[in-house]
Amino acid sequence: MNNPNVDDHNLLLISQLYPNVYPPFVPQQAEESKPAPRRRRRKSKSVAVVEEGGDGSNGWFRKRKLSDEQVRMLEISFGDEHKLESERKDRLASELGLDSRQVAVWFQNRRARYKNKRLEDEYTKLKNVHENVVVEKCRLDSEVLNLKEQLYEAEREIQRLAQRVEGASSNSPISSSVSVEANHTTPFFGDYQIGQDGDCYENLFYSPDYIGGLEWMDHFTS
DNA sequence: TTGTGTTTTACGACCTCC
DNA sequence: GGAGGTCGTAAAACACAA
Repeated sequence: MNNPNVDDHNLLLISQLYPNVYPPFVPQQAEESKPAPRRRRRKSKSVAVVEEGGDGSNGWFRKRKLSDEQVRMLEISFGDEHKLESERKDRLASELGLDSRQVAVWFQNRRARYKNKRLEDEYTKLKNVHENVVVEKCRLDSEVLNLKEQLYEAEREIQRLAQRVEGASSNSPISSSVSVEANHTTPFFGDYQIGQDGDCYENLFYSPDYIGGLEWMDHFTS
């Protein structure tokens, strides 16, 4: 449970009363001066439990959390500067009643957390940008589809009109000139290829319907 | 209470810089 | 070569659901 650790207070007190309480653990590391396996670490405890009420002389010191106040001070210091020069490290250590090694380790871990947080934020930002791009792509895709549809309708309308013109001209004395012109002018849409979607020119000017005279013009503008 | 996931403290290996 | 950095990980401490 979240018992505002009596234990922690004891340990803090101990650590302040015995500022060099950590060095005794160093010999354990000295043991490892024998050729160590590369990149693999020991499983032994570097710190162990201190018996409550004990003087720490025969007990192991367990790993303990730093007090809120210690963490607060360290955070302030980290806020000023993420790197830790030895002078500042020693000053902080003595101010907080910690071993300078602890201060160094705390800063190492704090930098790692900071880096992770930054990466996480960056990831979130990029993810949002990506999502927006995907949405915009969908919108553009549907716009393209819509425009294609309109284009197709326009083609069909042109075809219908052309067929009517053809029908009218075949029954009129001026028909030949109109149809010849219709057959030789460039496509209405310039570069656009009429019939590219499967339509063809074969029936372009064929119309079963007949609209007499220039009535088709009214039809076109209505 | 216990199992499990997360956070915090600590360290070894390795790298870089002066 | 030593100091101090990163990286990866162990293990204690903690939070919380079942």
